[in-house]
Amino acid sequence: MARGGGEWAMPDLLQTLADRLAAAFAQVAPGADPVLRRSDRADFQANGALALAKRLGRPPQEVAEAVVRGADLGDLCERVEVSGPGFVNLTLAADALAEALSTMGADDRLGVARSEPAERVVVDYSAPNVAKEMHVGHLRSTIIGDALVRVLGFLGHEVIRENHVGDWGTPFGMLIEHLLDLGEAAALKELSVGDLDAFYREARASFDADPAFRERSRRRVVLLQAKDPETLRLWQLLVAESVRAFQEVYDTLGVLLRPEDVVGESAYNDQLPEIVAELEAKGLLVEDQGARCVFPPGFTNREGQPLPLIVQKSDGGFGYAATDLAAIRDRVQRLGARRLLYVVGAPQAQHLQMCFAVARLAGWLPEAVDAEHVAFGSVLGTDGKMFRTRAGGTVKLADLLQEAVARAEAALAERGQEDEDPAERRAVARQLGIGAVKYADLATERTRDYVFDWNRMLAFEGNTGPYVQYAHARIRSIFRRAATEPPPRGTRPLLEAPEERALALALVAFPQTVAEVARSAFPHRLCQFLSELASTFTAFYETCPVLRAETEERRQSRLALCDLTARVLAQGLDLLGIAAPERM
RNA sequence: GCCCCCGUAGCUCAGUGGAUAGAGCACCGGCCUCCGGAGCCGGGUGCGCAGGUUCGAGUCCUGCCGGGGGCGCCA
Repeated sequence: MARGGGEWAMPDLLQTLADRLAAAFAQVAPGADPVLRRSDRADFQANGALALAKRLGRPPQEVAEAVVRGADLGDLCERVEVSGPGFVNLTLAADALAEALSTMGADDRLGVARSEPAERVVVDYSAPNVAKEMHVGHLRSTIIGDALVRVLGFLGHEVIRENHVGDWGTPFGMLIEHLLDLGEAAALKELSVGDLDAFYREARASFDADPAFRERSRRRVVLLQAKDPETLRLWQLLVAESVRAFQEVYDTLGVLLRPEDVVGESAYNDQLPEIVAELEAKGLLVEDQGARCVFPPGFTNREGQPLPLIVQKSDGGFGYAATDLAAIRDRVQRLGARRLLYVVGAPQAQHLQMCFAVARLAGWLPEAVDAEHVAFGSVLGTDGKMFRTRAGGTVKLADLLQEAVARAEAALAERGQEDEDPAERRAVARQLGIGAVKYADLATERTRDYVFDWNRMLAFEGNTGPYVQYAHARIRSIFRRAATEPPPRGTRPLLEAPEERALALALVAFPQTVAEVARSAFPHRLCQFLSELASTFTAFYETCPVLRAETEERRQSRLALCDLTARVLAQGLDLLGIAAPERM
């Protein structure tokens, strides 16, 4: 039964298609999955009939035909046909595509619906260590976490950013003593110039070389844990100076993290005894070699013995597992989170899985709350080994970002126009260089290791930030050149040329792509979408004259397509935390 | 020794159990009185190996091989 065309709001054409197919399959067998996929034979194909046929004991083609007969697709598809062993091939109607683009264009959200219901999501990311430089490992966590925060926020979820910085533990004894040795003023000066690692190394050197220093450091740790006011004050100096340094990097990077998002490990100190007590009360705690542990089922060590999560060390101190458990409890109970995302490197997989398991056992992590390890791989150099400086040291994030901007500026200078304003070039270089670094990180499937390669990430070709930014800037230049505003939002385009139709098909996938990124926590799918949209656009622009279109109607239609594409590119980049310059 | 992740084209990477596995780079060849050539169009190579599950496997399972990581009191 086809509905009449044009009356309904269809902000997300592909969702509508999926819903209609689900209904058609449900008529044949309740709950049957249409298995809707992109197709190279048509626009889409529904493969669900094959699995269903098996279940029903009927021939697949017959099932597929039954689905097609019962499907309400008349207004969406111009062709629906059963093919091969029982595939349902779907070709969208040009009218439906044009209507969808019109609805998308009229919508400030470009067809992306707010998630219903909205969820409270805690995203744990970045997590650098006080008195240490941020390095490439923090880069991945920070960039991926920021993109997820933006995507979830755009979908209407209530996102709580948590920067779980390492601000506690035995090293602080030696750091504080080193601070005292230098004198507060001199120490703060050294820290403020940004060389946190040098400070740490010096402290470490004293610790290793001088037994007296070692002893002072130990006593200082005890004082710190006992909340001695003067010791806390000195510790706070270190924390504040580090948070300030982190914020400089975050600002350069253009991520949403703020000092108030810092919830350091120390924030849970007061709760750690309760954590142990609750575990004890629930009978989960086992004392083993003096340490108090929980042995979650399913985890074994090298001898095949149960693997402990050490909550309290034999010396009475709390392990980081205790802190992580306290954080889970806090996020669920106090913050009311429905979903917890941990943007943490893959090596910590087992630790996190054990924490989740223990939190489930203890009742701190109810079934209704999802805890997900958003794992990512290492950053490698072009030699395939861990990314390091030529001297073999870790690469400071601040230096890396500076180099990105410098390289981008050089690339712009090489090809830039004469009339360029140096200040603007500088600004664009920042957007380009930082964008390139972020995009390169986000564009590969995050669980893989990824190769950090300046030349590749700054190339204006392929799945890169500059390529997507360039496509956007090029579109914006059309309107500058024409000295015209884009047509009214919601202008319904004509889809005549195959390239126009291909562009339309690319555009309508935006809402589903964003939803998929939020669900899977895989930002690379948005990168994939954007680079494909950009290349589909350039093919369109190559073939279809816009400003010199044959008729005014066609010109307006194509300008509307250009505008919608530019808006989707800019919105998509924004969701990745990447700027979309007007010109470059 | 056990556990986890990864292995797709020469290189960098996509690929939610579906039909003939896709991009970009590099290489070759076209398209320029070109709305931004930083472009477009075309050209060929590949799922580490061996089994298994399935109507159907790059995808799921098992075992190998290769790379990386983890494996009690660091965080």
